[in-house]
Amino acid sequence: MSTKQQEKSQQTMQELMDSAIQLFGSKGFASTSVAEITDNAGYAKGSFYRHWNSKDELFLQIIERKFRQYRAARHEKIRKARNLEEAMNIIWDFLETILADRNWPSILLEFTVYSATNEPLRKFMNKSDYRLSNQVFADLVREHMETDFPPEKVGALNTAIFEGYLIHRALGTQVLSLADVRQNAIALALMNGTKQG
Amino acid sequence: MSTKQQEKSQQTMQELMDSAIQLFGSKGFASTSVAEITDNAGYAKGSFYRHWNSKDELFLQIIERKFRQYRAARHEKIRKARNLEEAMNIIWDFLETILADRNWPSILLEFTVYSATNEPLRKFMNKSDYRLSNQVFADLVREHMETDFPPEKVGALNTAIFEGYLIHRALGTQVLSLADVRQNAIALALMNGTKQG
DNA sequence: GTCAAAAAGTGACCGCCGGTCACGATTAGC
DNA sequence: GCTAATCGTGACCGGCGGTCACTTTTTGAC
Repeated sequence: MSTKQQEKSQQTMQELMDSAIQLFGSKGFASTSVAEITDNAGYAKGSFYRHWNSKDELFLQIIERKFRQYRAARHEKIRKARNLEEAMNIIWDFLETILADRNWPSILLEFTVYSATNEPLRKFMNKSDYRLSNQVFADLVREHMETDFPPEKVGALNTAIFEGYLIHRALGTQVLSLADVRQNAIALALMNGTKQG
Repeated sequence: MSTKQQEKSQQTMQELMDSAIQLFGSKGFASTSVAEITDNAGYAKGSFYRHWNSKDELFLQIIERKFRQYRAARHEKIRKARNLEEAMNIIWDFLETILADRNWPSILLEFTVYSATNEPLRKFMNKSDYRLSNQVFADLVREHMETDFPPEKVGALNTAIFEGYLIHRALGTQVLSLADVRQNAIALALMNGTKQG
């Protein structure tokens, strides 16, 4: 059992994180200040830094939690893929759980691109807890590939199409629907992974 | 002929813009401050705001200039496309001139995503002077489409793949080569625009 | 119950940012 | 030669992420 102090600390962290999730979700990462997060939760600014070393660090923790949620939602309806098309559909069911999360796809995109300008942050982001994992995608399709096209590239191309679509969405361009993108991403994977494409 | 004052003003603008292009190009948009731009050019900070209303405004002007350069480079080797594949190759020759411009692709990506969080800026960015134009891409492929798949979607999908690849690159992921992406983007367009894909 | 050590919470403070503006210095045109 | 317009200046503003000496609360050994 933990002490009263540890419990209080845990609760404060939770309150600050909830406040942050709410504010980031409505205003984005860069536009939300640490003072806003603490004010909104009823604490002083200094308290924030008792629990995290930077705004980035809190955001990474939130991303980690988000991805755990997405994965949990996916696991509920997971099934064994019997062929490449089914594997791609499992991947896209997962991607659609992300897209369904209000404007978090945009926020994730914002932070992803921001992280590219910061070396240590970039390295963190390349871990699968914080990113769409090309590796996980590759593992899902690997055993169903009929050609010698590398499964890693199937995963990475799929991620590229998905994130390109996030930009398309974020800018309010309305030429592509989610269905368009999903269909084309799957078709491309099948073209690369099926014989006589 | 312009007055001595106008000439001086023009020259100052040019010097500040050159300084900015250099700094943005090496440090990115957000990490370059207005004071750095003016110091580097030998002016005081206040001078900057005689010529532009904001850092964003200068950047938009630089983008405009960059895109004019890219288009000029493309025009030199332009040729009439005789089929869809040639049209797509013309588009990718153009995209490769952008990719060849040091780390400007990343900077453009940074600013594009940043602009999504700012309504007036987002509207500006959606003009073809500041963005990869899905419309121009669509026009290039339109007359060669053999199916009823909308050419606008061919253009938008191509942009999505390209910008997804920019993220891939910016994060230092090295799974995909430029050749991979180009090949797949063209193949996808042919699949959508050719009979019996 | 007492009391010193440890941890949680605080807010003034730091350097830096984008942006402003009253002020001299320079130029324009009558 | 003189006034008005323009250019260039740098102190200044509010707000940012982050720090730190300080107070308040909790802990656990006695």
